Amino acid sequence: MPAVEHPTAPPTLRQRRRAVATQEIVEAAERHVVEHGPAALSLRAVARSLGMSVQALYHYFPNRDALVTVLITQAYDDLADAVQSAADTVPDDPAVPRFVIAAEGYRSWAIARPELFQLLYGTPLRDYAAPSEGPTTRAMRRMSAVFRRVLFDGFTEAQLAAADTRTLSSPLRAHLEALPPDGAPALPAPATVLMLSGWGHMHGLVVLEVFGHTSFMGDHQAEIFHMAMRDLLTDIHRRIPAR
Amino acid sequence: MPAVEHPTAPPTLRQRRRAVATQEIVEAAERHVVEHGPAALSLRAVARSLGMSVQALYHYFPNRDALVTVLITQAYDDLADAVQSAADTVPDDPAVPRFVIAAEGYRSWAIARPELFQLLYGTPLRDYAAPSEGPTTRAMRRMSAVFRRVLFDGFTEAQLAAADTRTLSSPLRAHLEALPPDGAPALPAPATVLMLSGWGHMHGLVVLEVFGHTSFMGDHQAEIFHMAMRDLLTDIHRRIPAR
DNA sequence: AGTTTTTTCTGACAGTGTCAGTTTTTACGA
DNA sequence: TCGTAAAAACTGACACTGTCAGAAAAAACT
Repeated sequence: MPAVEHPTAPPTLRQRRRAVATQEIVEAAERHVVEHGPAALSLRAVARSLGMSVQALYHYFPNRDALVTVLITQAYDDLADAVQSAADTVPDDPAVPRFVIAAEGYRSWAIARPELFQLLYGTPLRDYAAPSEGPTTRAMRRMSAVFRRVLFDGFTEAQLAAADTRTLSSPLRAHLEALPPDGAPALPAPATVLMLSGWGHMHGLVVLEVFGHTSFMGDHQAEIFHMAMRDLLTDIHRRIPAR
Repeated sequence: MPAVEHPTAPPTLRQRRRAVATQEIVEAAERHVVEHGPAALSLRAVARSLGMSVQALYHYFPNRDALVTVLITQAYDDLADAVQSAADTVPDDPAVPRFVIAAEGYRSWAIARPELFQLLYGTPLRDYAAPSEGPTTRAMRRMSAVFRRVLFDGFTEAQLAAADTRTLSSPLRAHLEALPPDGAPALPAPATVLMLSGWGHMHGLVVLEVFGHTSFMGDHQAEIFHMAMRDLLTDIHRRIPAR
């Protein structure tokens, strides 16, 4: 029963050992997911690849779900990192908006690690229940903040508040303005709707591609995605009134 | 080894019995997926609920994948039916475009049967490889045809050919025009790109919702989806030159 | 009615997650 | 330094999964 003595106490030798062992397990599990897909993740296989018994794992994770949760959390953070660093990259072509770069960072991460992307956005694993308010929402907020920045950069809050999506119902507007702020001051309700829609657009194209539903497009998916994201940005900006 | 004697021969008693038995199995399996999710689909459980042994199933399906394939095919057809009938419905409000109705049919089907939707668009089952050219592509084409109709209704082919997405690379254009036609004459390349982008947009919003990634929106998802689809249609039409 | 085909059964193997109980290893305090 | 207590590893087992072989039962066709 590993109980944390005191949050601020320096880690003892045992705790450090435990930490590295835990990390080793997680890394082996991730390797396994990347090689064989999320559905084939097996505690026994992980243990085998580490040269230990299955039961040993149970001293680091209460059950398989806990291990999966760590994997999901790490992957989510990794994805958020990729998007963030893409958004902060100085673009080769200054004509390509930062949002498009960020979106391509999202896609590239997914293409490069399809199994991890499946772990994040595919069918929940058998009997796996994601923790509702966990570190995944933290990574989600981080990505959200990045996209918000590259999507609405250069617009004042007054402009965003006047963004012309169709009129929102007042309960929806109230619900949106009451959402917990992700760091910055709350986004105006119309802008939130535009952003969610854009998120769905980007995510949908990536999902279709990663899950193999657009294989008939051959190797032109990058080009189509690029165009779609440019158009997406244009269309969203068209809905925000000029100053 | 059930060999079909002659495709046009009337079904014998045995064949009919076999057909109903197969159907019963499929229905039980579908019930199981709906109740416990696609990942928990178990041949033994299906056999148990039918009061038969596991091995009996193996005389109707060579393995679990074959059964899953039938489920996927049926679900895909069912989804296509839902979209088609939605598109053919006379709308209550004539101001709502048919495309929006069809998209809402897509979403409604997914919301009502989340497990089947997961089966179609979630993580592929463990070691399950979808047949590349099968009945699923047929249903896909059907949906594609419906969306093409409601998306581009009222536009001439010349208009569609001149649709202003950014200039397509010539290999992409060639690839698109060489795609197998889905019944009607081939869609001009720019229109295909617009449609694929729109498909991703619609699908992405539904996927995010069904897989629980937009639960923070509460019960306002229908409204947001409706607005997003209207805007999507507007934006696509804006890219098609007026006659 | 007899024969053949189809269907169903029992038994088994290798794999999975997880629980209990036992043994070894390891770090810490007297 | 050594005993002690805690942590970490082990072995064994249970219920579950998909799938293969071979035997037994059932049903249909000649």
